[in-house]
Amino acid sequence: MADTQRQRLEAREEAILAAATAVFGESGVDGARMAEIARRADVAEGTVYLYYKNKHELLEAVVDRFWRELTKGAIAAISEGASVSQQLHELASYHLQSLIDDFKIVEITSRARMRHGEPGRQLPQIREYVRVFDAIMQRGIDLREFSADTAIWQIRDVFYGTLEHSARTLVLRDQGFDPSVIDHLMRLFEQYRPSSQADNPSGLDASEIMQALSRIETKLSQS
Amino acid sequence: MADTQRQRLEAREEAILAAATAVFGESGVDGARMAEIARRADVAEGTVYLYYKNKHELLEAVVDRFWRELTKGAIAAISEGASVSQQLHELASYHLQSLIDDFKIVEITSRARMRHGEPGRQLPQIREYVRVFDAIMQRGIDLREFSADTAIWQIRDVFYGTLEHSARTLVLRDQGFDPSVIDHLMRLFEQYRPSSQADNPSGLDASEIMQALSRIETKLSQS
DNA sequence: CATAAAAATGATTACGACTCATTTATAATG
DNA sequence: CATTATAAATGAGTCGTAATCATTTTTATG
Repeated sequence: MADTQRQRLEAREEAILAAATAVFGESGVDGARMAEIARRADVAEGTVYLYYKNKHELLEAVVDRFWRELTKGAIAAISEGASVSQQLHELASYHLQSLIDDFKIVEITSRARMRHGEPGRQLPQIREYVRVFDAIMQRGIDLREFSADTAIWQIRDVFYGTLEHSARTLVLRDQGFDPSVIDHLMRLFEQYRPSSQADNPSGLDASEIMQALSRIETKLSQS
Repeated sequence: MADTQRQRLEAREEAILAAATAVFGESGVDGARMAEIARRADVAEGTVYLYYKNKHELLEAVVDRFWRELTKGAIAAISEGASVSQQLHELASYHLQSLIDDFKIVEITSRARMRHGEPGRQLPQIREYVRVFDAIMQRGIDLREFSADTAIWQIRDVFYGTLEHSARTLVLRDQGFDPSVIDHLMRLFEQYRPSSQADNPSGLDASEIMQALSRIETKLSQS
C-alpha cells in the first residue's frame, strides 16, 4: 500500500505541474492565478503549497521539466551513427522547431531565471540541455572535422543565440519553421572547418579599393 | 511662466523614470515597490500614477528610454567614414559592452515585451535600435562588400543573437568584455563576403569600380 | 477499532498595486 | 492684489491575490 500512496502523491504533483504549465502558458506568469491552477489540478489552493513553496518555485519546476523533456527529445532526434554535420543539422532543426512550438514556455524561462534578488542564474536543466550540443561539437573537434581554435562556448553562443533570435523573428511574423535558417547556420559553421585556411594571398583586393572609394564619397557628400 | 511649469512637469517625470530605473535594476520588477520608487523620486505614491498608468507602463517607459539611449550611443560609437567591416566591429563592440554594463536592464527588457495577454510584442525602440545594424549591412551589400544572397534579418539574428548569448555567458562567469568574442563574430561574417574564389574574392569587376569613380567625378564637377 | 501521523482543506491574513476624495499650487481675470 | 477656476499632488483607503495555518479528513499501524 505504501507504493500506491507514493504513486498517488506523484500523480497529484504531476497534475499540479500540468495545470501550472497550461495556465502559465495561457495567461503568462502574472496573469496566472494560483487558485486557477489548483482548480484545474483538482486540489485545494493550500495543497499546491505542500508541493511547491511558492508561485516562483512552481514556475521553476514547470520550466525545469520543459527543458528536461527537451533534452530527451533532442537526444532522440539525433541519428547516432550520423556525421557530425548531420547531427548538428538535426539538433538545429529540432531546436528551432521546439522554440517555435513552445514559444510561450521559452519566453517564460527568462522569468524563472530571475530569482528576484540579483544574479540571473543559470538553470541546471538548461545547462544539461546545451551539453547535447557540446558533445556533438567536441566529437567534431576530436575527429578533426572542426578546428579547435575557437572556444567551444563561443560557437555554442552562436548556435543557440542565432536560433533563439530567429525563432522569435519567425514567431513574431507568424511564419513557421523556415529551413533556410538552418541552412544558413550550417553554412556559417563551415567557417569552423580546418581546411579553408589557404586562401589569403595578402595582396590588395578590389573590396579594399571600394572601401577607399567609399570613404572618399562619404567625405565628398559631407562637404 | 507656462514654460517653467512645463519644465517642472518634465523634471518630475524624469525623476520618476530615473527612480524607477534604479529600483527596477536593484530589485527586479517583482521586487520593486511603487512606494519605493515614489519615495526616491520625492513624490507621493499617487503622483506616479498621474504620469504612468500602472507599474507595467512605467516599466515599459524605463526600457523604452534605455534602448533609445542605446541607439544614440551606437550611432555615436560608429566612425562615419569607416569601412563597413570597421563599422560592424565598432557596433558589435559597443553592443557587447553595453549588454554587459547594463545587464540588469537588458534582462528586464524581456519582461516589458510580455504584455501579459499573449503575443510577445516587438518594442518600437528595439526596432529602431536594430536599424543601426541594418543600415550598415545594407551599405555593405550595396558596395558589394557583402553578398545579398542571405536575407538581412537572418544575418541580424546571428549578430544580435550571438552577442546577447555571449554577454550572458560573460556576465554569469563574472568575466568582463572579451574582445575575442568580437573577433570571432567578425571572422564569421567573412562568410557573407561574395564568393571566395581565388582570383577575385570580392566578386567585383572593373566596371563597378569605374562606376564609382564616375560618381565621384560627377560630384567633383558639381562643386 | 483505536490512535497517531500525514495529507488536504479553505477561511483568514498580509501585502502591495492602484484609486479617489481632499488639499495645495498655479494660472487667469478684473 | 484679490478672487476664482483649473490643474497637480497627496496619502489614507480599497481591493485582489499570494501565502499561511488552525482545523478536518485520510491513511498507515498495531
